Amino acid sequence: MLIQLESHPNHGATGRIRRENECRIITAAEAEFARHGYKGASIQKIAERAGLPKANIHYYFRSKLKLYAAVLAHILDMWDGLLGELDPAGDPAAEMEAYIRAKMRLTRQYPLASRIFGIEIMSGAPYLQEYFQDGYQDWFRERTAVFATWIARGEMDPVDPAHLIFLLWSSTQHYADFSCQISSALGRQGNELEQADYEQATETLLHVILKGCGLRKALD
Amino acid sequence: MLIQLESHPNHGATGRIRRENECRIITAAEAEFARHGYKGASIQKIAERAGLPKANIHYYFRSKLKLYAAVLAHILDMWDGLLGELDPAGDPAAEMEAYIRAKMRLTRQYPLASRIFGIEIMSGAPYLQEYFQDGYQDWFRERTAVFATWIARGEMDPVDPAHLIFLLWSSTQHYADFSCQISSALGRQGNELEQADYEQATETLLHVILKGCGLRKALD
DNA sequence: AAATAACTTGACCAATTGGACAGCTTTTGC
DNA sequence: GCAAAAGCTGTCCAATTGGTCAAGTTATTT
Repeated sequence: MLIQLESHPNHGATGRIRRENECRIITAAEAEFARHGYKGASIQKIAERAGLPKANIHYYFRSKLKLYAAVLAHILDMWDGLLGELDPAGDPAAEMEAYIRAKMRLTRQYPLASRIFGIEIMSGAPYLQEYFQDGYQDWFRERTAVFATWIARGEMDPVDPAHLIFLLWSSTQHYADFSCQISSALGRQGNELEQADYEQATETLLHVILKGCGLRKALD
Repeated sequence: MLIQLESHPNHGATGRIRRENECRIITAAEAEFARHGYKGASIQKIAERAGLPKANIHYYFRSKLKLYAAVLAHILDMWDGLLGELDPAGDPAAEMEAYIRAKMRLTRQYPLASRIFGIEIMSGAPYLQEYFQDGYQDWFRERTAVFATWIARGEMDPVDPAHLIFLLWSSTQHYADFSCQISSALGRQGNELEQADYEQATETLLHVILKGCGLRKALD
């Protein structure tokens, strides 16, 4: 049941063909896992989507679980790289604004990744237990400490840092995970949100959350 | 592919035994669908969880899809009943506070329902297309109109009503859908959030969102 | 060009999937 | 108490599941 999340197993050491095919398979797998979750996805469908025979998938990723682990690792890697951390020495308003903008950009650019991650967590994160153990609580405490610093300095309202972080996560991730419902509500064609929607969402979040933390005095 | 979402198919007309067994089956089905999604869930497992032979599930719900439809209908029914609507004649702060508190209560009480709904939407809502068509956009417009009224009266900041609603949905639903991640971050035992966590979350959301809408002048 | 490594894939397997059905027992209506 | 309706379930089925394997082909190395 456990899963091994190596960041870069031993790619790169092997040839060009391997890298290309693994990439095609992972891309196809992301689409299937995002639609059906781990159990619901089928290797046959992934193979068809990748344009390869099924046995080829098993050649590169020895099992369904290994493939899923690779997909999750690929996602976590990408997020680690693209999402900068908050700097306690910086200005809270500027730092939070940068974070929200970065998260919304990611949300827009990689909605599948967000959904795979979301479905995995909703299902009880059975294959991410390792990820959410040990170090995770400490890592999270460091994030909250940044807000605690700002609060102690009187630079923002004494808002519970942990729940403020959850608010940042939820409100931004929602635009990837629930884009289907959102585009229906807004009456967008083909269940596809437009650039303007993301911008409007970003500005609204910035206003409410920053002002809600005491970081904006007037309307702007 | 389409799905029929009758609120109360023709229960009640039939006997006591049927009602009881259907209830047991739906409860078991909710747990399985929440863990594995529609495709990933298996009727065999649902039957085991309900303590009934598999054929019995097919007796009451003629197919897997019909069972899933019943589960979704059960959820939507419940939400419609338990979640009051915003009253444009009321005070914005009081109305939004009541809504957030009600949503957090639901989140706490029926996390499985929230997750099934969430996974369905993340998967592109393939079995809720009917629900998200026609009337949905109009229904949503009515919700936004309430905020538009308050804004026009100068009773709150001119925040985009649609995205404000998304913020209310996302920030509250997050505590059901991602409770696994949250409890890990907070270091709670057995992946179970405590009553105090929900209270703290509610107060934090109330502070940030209400103040962010210009509904709270000072800290409170 | 020979040899070795990497890659490809059709055929096959046991297990599980959703579902059909016939025959059985229990409950209900009169 | 009898007949009809409702409920129950073991057995079977075709299709799909993840996975194996051996026999091939292509690339790479020397």
